[in-house]
Amino acid sequence: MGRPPCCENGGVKKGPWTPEEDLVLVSYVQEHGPGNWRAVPTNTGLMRCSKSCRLRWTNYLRPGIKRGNFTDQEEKLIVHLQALLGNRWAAIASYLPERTDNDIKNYWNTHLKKKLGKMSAGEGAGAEVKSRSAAPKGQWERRLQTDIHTARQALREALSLDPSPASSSKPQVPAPEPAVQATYASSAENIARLLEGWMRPGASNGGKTSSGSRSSASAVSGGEGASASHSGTARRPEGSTGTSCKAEVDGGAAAPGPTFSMLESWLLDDGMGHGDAGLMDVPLADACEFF
DNA sequence: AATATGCACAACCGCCAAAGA
DNA sequence: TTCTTTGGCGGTTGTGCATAT
Repeated sequence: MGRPPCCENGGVKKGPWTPEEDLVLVSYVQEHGPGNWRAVPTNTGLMRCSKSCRLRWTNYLRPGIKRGNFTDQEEKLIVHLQALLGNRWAAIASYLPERTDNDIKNYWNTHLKKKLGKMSAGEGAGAEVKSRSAAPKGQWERRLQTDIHTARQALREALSLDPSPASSSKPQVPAPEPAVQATYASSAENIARLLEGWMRPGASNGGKTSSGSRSSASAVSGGEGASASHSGTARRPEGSTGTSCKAEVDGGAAAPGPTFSMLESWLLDDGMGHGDAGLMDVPLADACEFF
């Protein structure tokens, strides 16, 4: 048989999702919870393959997603996590609970790659990072061991660069409110309302971060507590570090605050008695405890 | 004002690995 | 133990928007 006939049936719709489809999907997930994506098209009548439904949910509709501008702090974190982990976007995203791996990946490919490219033209650091990401999969772990010290130093430097609150460092650009999105927003508001009702019971930090720079997207991101979505997979051996850590992060209500501070404290803590060697000796799996 | 170009983002595709039968 | 099914990840592409010419 081989691959399942996920997307091979004719009649499977492709392309951008409509607000109506979003509503259907959100309503379904609201009722049944995320998961069992296979059943979603069947039960909802959506002419989308299960994969597409899952992707739409995790990358766009899932509550707690922060969209719009990346803060300086987030940017630096991504840069250095990328240096540490390579292109393990899911693992990187696990340290930025409000961002999706797709978002981070896009941001990297469109912004940061270029930025680092420019930097590498001037100095060696960027090139170093570049060479890291370009290396084959199998080598990353060894590379990580050897480069972790460098990365830590770089991150410490980066994080100490702007002591000012990173979130405020970037002016929150007023949403341009394009006409096209306005039509979507009205529907997205409905979705947001649905999500609000869903998240409220038991949601401790809902609406924490909806900075709302974008009409459609921000309207959808209602609260946090999306622990169900990023259902951790401890599959890829090389990516398992971040993913398994994520489970613990999620366990803590996916609170970015503690995650950040602990990460920073680790990264910035050169005065630790065990120092760098201590971390180096720590198996990757155990390194999770730092977060 | 019209056209060309570049950019940003959403979505798709192919592969891999875990889970279940 | 093997095969099938499902979910997840990373890379890539397509499309719409913004800016430059």
